[in-house]
Amino acid sequence: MASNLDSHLGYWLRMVSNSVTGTFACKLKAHDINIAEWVILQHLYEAGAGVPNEIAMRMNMTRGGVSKLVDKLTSRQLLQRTIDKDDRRYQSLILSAKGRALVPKLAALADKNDAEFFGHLKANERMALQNTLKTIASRRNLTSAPIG
Amino acid sequence: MASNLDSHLGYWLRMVSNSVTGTFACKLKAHDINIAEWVILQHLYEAGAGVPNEIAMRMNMTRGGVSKLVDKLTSRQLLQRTIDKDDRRYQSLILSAKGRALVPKLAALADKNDAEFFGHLKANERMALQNTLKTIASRRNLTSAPIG
DNA sequence: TCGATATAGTTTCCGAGGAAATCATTGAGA
DNA sequence: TCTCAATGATTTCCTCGGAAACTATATCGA
Repeated sequence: MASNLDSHLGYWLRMVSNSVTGTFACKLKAHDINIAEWVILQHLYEAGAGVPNEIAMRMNMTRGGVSKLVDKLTSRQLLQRTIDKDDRRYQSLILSAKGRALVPKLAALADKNDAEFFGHLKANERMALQNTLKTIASRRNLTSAPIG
Repeated sequence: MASNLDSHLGYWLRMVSNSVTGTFACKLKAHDINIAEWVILQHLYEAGAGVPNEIAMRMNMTRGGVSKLVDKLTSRQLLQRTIDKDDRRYQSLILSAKGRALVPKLAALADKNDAEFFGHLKANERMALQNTLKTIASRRNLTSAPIG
């Protein structure tokens, strides 16, 4: 006897996560940005600079995928690529002024999205959810910033 | 000042959900099945039969997407398509014997995957997580079976 | 110094699935 | 009956991102 589709926690997790992410992706679309691009921009905003390979690992994407995203963001003048002087294999990515100006607007959308989905939870529920998720993430050694 | 990437619950939810789903997708791959196909197979197993359009809505996919999946599953002889006698616009999908034999194996993988990710939680933690997720799903009117 | 190897990034090819046009069938109304 | 709107399914085109081959650079060892 096979267990039911909705008897799995993974099922509910996926349902809610897909909805949260999909709704957020919709909001980002107004700025012609997708989730992966948002993660890169937000990360560079927080970190000041980044290296494609390191970003790929952090995001659990391939280098090829990141290369294309960086291409696109660069062509939209949201970030700048410079070749490392000492080791020409490496690039350094930093936000342009335009990119730096955009990030807070996207962050506001992220805040709003989180509020829409989790704002109604009581403080202790929200805390319990976060603790449980962080516990699982740490047990499974999840360190990557999640994309789409 | 933009809020941090990991200050959002959505961030953690997505990280854990992506990992749960990705790990499960890996397990399914041994049977050359992806998440969306699994949902269809499992649903047909539980429901006995299904209609593409209804499945698309339930899975939050387009009819076009479902059409292609059904094509593939049919060509692999995992399910059968029959045209409704009374209204030839409708199809009825049912599992083949081969498909029906496969589903319990996939369900065992789903059970195993859930255990890997959530098995270490205490019963009350697991219950709290499920309640919270179900509450959010119900508040947001999420009824679709989530895919990848 | 000169290969061999390792590593960063790019490119090519491919599959998954969405958007929307299209096809097929039905039912409703003139 | 004939046309047209509604609805299910399919097809075409497109975008996203992975796999892996490829390029460029650096380093290590003989």
